[in-house]
Amino acid sequence: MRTRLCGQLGRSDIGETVSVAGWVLNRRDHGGVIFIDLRDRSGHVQVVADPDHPAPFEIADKSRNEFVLSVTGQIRARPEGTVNPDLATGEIEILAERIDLLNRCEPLPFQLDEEDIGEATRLKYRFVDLRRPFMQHALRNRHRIISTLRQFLERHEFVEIETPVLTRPTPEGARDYLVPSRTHPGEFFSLPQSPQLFKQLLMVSGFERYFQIARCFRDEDLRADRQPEFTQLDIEVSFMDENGVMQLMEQLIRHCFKVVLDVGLPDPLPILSYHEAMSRYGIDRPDLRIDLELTDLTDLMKEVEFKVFSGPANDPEGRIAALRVPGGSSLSRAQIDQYTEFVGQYGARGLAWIKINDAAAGRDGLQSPILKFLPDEAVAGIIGRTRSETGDLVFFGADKALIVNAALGALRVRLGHDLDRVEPGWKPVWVVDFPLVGWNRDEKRWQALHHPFTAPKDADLSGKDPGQLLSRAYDMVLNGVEIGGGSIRIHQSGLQKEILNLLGIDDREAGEKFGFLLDALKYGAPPHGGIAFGIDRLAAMMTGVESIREVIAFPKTQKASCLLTEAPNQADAGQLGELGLKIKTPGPGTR
RNA sequence: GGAGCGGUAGUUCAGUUUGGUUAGAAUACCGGCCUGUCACGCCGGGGGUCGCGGGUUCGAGUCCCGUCCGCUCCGCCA
Repeated sequence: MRTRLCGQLGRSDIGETVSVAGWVLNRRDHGGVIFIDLRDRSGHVQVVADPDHPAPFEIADKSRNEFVLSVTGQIRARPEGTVNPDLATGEIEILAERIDLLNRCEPLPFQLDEEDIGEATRLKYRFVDLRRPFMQHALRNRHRIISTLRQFLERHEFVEIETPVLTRPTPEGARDYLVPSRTHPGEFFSLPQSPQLFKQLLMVSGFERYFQIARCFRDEDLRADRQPEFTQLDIEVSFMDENGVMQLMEQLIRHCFKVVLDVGLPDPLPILSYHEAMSRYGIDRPDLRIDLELTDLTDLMKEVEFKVFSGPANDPEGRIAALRVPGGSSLSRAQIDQYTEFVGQYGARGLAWIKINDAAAGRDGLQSPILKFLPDEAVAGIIGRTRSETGDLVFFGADKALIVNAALGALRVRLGHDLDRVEPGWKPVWVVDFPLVGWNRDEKRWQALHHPFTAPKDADLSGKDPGQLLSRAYDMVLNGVEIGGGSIRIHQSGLQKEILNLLGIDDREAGEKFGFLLDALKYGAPPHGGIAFGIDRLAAMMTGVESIREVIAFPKTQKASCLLTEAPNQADAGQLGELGLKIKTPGPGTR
């Protein structure tokens, strides 16, 4: 007699005596006969305790679900008329000869077949939640994705190497999670935001192709696509330029989509410059499934009397852009008001619009609260450049470019969804030619846009405006989500110092914080570069869910706590003492 | 730090707009009936600090203030 999986039983097993184990999915007593649907990881099968047989077992508790049983019995065909066509095992059943109750089950906190359980309840009882078929699928799918990526990399001679989790604080970047050191009172480790520096050191060490499925930590506020700890596929290679890295990495992702979803992504992936992305989509991670685009009007509005437009048009940091919405003239005033409120979230102080009721009728065919402020040339320019036609609506953003891009970029995506203009399928794109640095207004200094180890396109920095420098960075964007980002790194100690200086880190501070990196670069560092993919985001997209929490077994809430384990919690005085710590502001539970 | 939505049986929700009898439904749970069920069916039963605290009122699930928790977004996230 063999122990078998429920879902793999079939007609060919009829007559055999088998043993299966699993959970009771449902139990029905029908006048003496007991029917039990038994489930394991492979599927489920019906077990029958027949009244003609001497009762071989007793289950005192009649509760419906999730008892853990082991069943031994003979497979037989179902009686005529009772075959269940919805089930792979619907033609057969197990006539129980022996049933052992391996464990009982309290009534579940919620029903496994219920669709919309509140997330707080699901997280508190995550061990039950994960039994639901969808969550089983989500986590098994995640495994499959990771496994596929790993296999590809191994085939391409990558080596998986672990790097420390207890490490040094990261410069710039996000807030670090700190871990107090017992052996060095008053000193702290921090958890890595990424293995960035270690993988660069591994390049110096001669591991020319490295990867790691790495847990990363950032102590910042959470979102649907952001958890304080998350998983990256971290990759670094030596002797490859950006073209080489991008080519290999898109192969990797194409392979993954082919194997896991049987989807063919374009070969090669399209490439978009940062500048073009911002100009056409207002964002550096455009969702190309949506065909709406921004049109720049800044130069057209320099002379108009309308200050709302002429102000930003003459501001070097200003931008005026239009978003043409085909068929948008049917939007109601109330809808437009909603969109105005929506762009307000992004700092826009208003949302001007023109409805094109009759494109052939010139001014008279237009309807807009701002029409009277605009001269004929400007109006003609708007219609011409946006290629607007009768029935369209054009939205305008006029402000600092930062605000216009954020507002119209977000509005574009919102309209795409509201007006059902999102093409189904997958639209990946590389975004390249990012600025190397951006000006931090608050701290009045240049700040790395990617990270301080990213190579500039032009290694000669002398006499150049830092704001005009481009980097050798690349982001892989899929349907408006940044799924991976990387760059060619600086491999010369001198250039690395120069860049750190540019970022306001002098040689002394650089030595203190990254002496080890600057040192390493001196000992024969090869040219190298890499990328990191967000596994959680990738898995969420490939599973078709909005939140990465759905593809993480035990995620944290928006307040970064775990409802299941109730972490974080307080440390007792003894522990704190050992660490040389004293709590200044007691939490709510310490009173 | 800010904006919005939500919190009522174990669970999913109705009731809140307009304050008024003992806070309902479905499902789950418990008991009974049913000889082929498979979302079984039928009969009966138990189950509530309406998130928490304060206020207004003769009277608060409902109105006001505060607070906690969950979700979405802005800021933040090299």
